Amino acid sequence: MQLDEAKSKFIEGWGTLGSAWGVSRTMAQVHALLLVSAGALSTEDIMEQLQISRGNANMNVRALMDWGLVRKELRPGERREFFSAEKDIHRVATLILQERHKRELAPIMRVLGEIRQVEPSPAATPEETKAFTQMIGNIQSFADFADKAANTLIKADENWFVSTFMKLMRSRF
Amino acid sequence: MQLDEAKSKFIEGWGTLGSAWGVSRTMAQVHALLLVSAGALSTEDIMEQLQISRGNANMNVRALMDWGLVRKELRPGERREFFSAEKDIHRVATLILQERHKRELAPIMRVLGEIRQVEPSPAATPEETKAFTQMIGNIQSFADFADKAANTLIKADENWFVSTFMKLMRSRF
DNA sequence: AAATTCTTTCAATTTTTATTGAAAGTTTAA
DNA sequence: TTAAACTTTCAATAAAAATTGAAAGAATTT
Repeated sequence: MQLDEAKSKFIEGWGTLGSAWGVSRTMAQVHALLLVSAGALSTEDIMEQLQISRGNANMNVRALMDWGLVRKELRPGERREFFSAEKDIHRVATLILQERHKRELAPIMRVLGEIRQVEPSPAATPEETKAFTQMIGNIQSFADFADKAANTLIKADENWFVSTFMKLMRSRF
Repeated sequence: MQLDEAKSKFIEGWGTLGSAWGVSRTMAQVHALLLVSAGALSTEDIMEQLQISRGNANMNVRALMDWGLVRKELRPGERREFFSAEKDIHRVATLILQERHKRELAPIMRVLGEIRQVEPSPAATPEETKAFTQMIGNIQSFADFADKAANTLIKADENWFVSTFMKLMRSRF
């Protein structure tokens, strides 16, 4: 397989993965394109390579910058902007985790906290109310656990990367 | 807050969470409804409570059964089917993890494996090819790590549940 | 200050995804 | 075997999400 074909397949696959996880296909594809491009790309480059409009390219690049996954790169003597992706996969994962926590986990946790305050009322038996409170409590506990676990792991993975890097360095110098 | 209102808020919140993570809003809502319902519900119950059509209710209940999150419950002397959700949150998480692994992680891993076989070619510099291979390799490593970590954690959480349960038992008997 | 080059916005449009509802299918009962 | 009660399917429709492209906005140069 040639490099170009491999890149295309990656872009396609990353786009499919994204849309299965609630990220728009094009946003994931722009991300993928920047991940596998050697240098930074201009809006024109992105438009051409993904066959999308200027507006679309611009919107998705900005969204990726909001996530912290893409950076603007200015070149001296060049008027237009270039974009490059964070290439350190560990940082990519950390950024995605942070953003999804903020956007999706935090809101549902707030709701869970609120509805757990349900009051006993004549319209429901105490058993029903108790079962509900217990269910919500379990979800809260699990979410807490998963959240802490994810953060711990990201740190563990960081250490793993660092130690691998250190070993490599030691063996070379 | 009354129980009914709390349930509605949960259903709404769960639906929103689902759609942010690539699960259709209605499927997540049906799941939420069954999670907070004391007994099993019929298709009619689901239609009425979520204000959706018969076809829609049926499709989503079947999808939830495919995920292993909902079970059919037959009552002696009753012709129609009732549905109830798996209530153990730990099992819920395990099932979702398994299913998403199978549906979304496995395919992208296959693609990554394929495109890593990229051959050196005159159309690309060796540096470009190397950078690409390295990027893909890093993604593979990270995905492997995350996958194993998630499975380890699910087991760790199981132990945590078990040990909490054991403590509770010990303190009572 | 006018022209040039590039970026951003957003109403209109297209595409994708979800939903409906009626017909066909299935199972049990009469 | 027919009817009744329920489930499933799927073409048509509706709703939601993404995309376009042209116009407006900025920044820089002449």
